[in-house]
Amino acid sequence: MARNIFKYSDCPMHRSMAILGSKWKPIVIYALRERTARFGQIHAIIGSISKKVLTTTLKELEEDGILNRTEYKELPPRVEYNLTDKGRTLIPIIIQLAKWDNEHYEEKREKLEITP
Amino acid sequence: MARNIFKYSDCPMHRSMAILGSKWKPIVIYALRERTARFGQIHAIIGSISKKVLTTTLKELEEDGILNRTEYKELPPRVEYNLTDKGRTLIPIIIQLAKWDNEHYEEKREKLEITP
DNA sequence: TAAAGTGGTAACCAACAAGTAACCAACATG
DNA sequence: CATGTTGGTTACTTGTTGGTTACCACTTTA
Repeated sequence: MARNIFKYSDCPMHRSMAILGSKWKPIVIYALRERTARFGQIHAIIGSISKKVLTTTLKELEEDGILNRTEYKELPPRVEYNLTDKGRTLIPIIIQLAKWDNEHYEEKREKLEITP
Repeated sequence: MARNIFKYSDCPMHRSMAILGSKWKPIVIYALRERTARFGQIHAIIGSISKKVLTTTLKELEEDGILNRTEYKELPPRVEYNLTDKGRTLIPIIIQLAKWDNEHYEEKREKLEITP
């Protein structure tokens, strides 16, 4: 969502969408809702995200104060991610959004155009 | 957010982001929260959106059952937009998101890199 | 000696979102 | 006859996102 442009917009919706409005961010936040996890664990939990995209997603969420990144200088290296207070306050909103969708979602898969 | 791909995803967050996660959609929904408005009025309320982008935004929100489009066969033509029930249930969530942002937003404009 | 695990980077690419500017039909008005 | 109003459309350009694949350093294990 052109994150760097909207991050300091006058509009709070543009700002919150700059934080939340990308493919994987809500998923990553939700995955960390009640646990700390390592890079590889988040990657395994989510499954279909690529390492590169997970890296930039985590980096941006850290920049925006949503999560903490803790590096342990061991071998092999260990890096842990967990939500900040600010990040935790986002959880009920994410859950509400998912609930809203579930309540209003009708599977209209027949509308999907699959070109043979 | 690659709307057509995620619209029928298994993940409710991907689905709701397919509806809400673009630059102008939450703004348009919010603009219609307690009134019906014509194309030109929405354009005037929001101000900085282009006609082309407003057209596709409105069309997609109608497709997703968030708003109604009513065409009056007059001259000059009149077209009115208003939220559906489904769209109206989104309002408290949008307000919560904006509130969340306002509560956690610190203006760190000095971090913006403005290349001279 | 070779492989495996960890948390990433770098180079490259396709698809999509959003923006600009010009243009349109159909009349009403001056 | 020219201009304005309304709700758009068309063609074109740019910027961003997400994806793939290969690769890295370092150390332990087989």
